[in-house]
Amino acid sequence: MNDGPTILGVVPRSSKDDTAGDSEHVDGRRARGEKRRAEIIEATLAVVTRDGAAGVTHRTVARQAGTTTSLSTYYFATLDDLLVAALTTVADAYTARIRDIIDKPGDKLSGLAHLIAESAGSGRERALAERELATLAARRPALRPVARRWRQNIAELATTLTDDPAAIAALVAASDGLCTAILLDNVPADPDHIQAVLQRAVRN
Amino acid sequence: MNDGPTILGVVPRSSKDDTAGDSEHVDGRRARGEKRRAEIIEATLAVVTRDGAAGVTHRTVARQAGTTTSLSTYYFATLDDLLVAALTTVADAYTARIRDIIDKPGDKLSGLAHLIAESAGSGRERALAERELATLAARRPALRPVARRWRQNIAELATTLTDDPAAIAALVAASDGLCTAILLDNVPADPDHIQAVLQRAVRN
DNA sequence: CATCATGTTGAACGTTCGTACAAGTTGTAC
DNA sequence: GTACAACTTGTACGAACGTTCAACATGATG
Repeated sequence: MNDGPTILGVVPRSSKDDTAGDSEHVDGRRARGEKRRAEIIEATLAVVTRDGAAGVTHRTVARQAGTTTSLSTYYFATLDDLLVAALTTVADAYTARIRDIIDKPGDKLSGLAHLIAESAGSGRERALAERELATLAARRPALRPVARRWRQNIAELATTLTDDPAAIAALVAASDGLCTAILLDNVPADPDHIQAVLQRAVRN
Repeated sequence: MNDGPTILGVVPRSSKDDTAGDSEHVDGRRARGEKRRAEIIEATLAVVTRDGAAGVTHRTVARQAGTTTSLSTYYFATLDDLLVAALTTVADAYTARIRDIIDKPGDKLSGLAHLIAESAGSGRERALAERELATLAARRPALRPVARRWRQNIAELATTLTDDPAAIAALVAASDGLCTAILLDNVPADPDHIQAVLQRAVRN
């Protein structure tokens, strides 16, 4: 549908992947373009954080990014493209955080509990933005696989603790429900309390 | 807040509840008015179901209800009023369902599991609408107390099963997370599996 | 140098939005 | 019947929206 040339020019990775030679004449124009693209995504997240997903328009995003409306549509022909890119970015960040917990030594449930507890403090607005985008995913199929990643990451963490499928499902559900409680009930998130609830899900 | 005269005239229930005498000169105008108001709320839910909360405007709701835009603004001066009324309606329905489970004999966890499992089938779109409104509540304080009711209802159900606060919190979180899994992952919801996960939360 | 691809801008089109308001209709009260 | 309250409609305004397009700027290519 939106396979216009202006969009193709925005995804240069496909034209760079064709050869293994990496530093082979990096196009300065595309380098700037990718930087701009990242700025626009960051601006989108800022808008979602401030005004919610409903506040995301080409105009508001462009204003936040300090560019023009036309440039936003140049990189993201439709608003869906923009939301997919934004959701992918936050999902990537969360994936990295959880992978950190999985890889590093230490109590993984404790690490997860502290990660969830962040949703009450500094990470609250970012968590709200992610949740809003995830809810949007239920209605827009393009967003669904990205939104599913968060749950899969926690499931992967769970597999390091137990083999029981019911326990894995319980931990994923508990993590999600705890985030809801923190974001909606605005409860002060005590990491110990969170960990206790998580422990209930995975214990034998 | 929005206690304009046009709104006050729309909530005659307070003036009818004052006396047990029911047929005491029922104002035919207000009777029609309440009917209209209910139709508009129902239309709002239909719009949320079809197009999401973002699709709710005075115009789309009025079109869905078969009336004019002016009438929608007459009953609900702002969109927030409309969304609060819609969320209240679905929350009332859910409250009644859960209270049924609490009051009637039988395994309460099984009843809750079947209620959650409905989100995968016939009740999916309604559940999605409710979830979208609840997400909206995180950003609009006016919606928050209504959105909180659902969790409180499940907590009340949990108190009939255990006294452990952690177990109660776990059951609430598990219920919410299971709904997310069903709605977002589009997993076929097996009531037995759901009940098993719920059981994990409340067992000693 | 000339030529082209990429990025960037400003302006404009038609549509929908929230909101307001005057006018009309229907039911109630005296 | 007259006066009033509640409900209902049609119309209109300014603002914001998605989208398009021609023009300009800049880096790459030969």
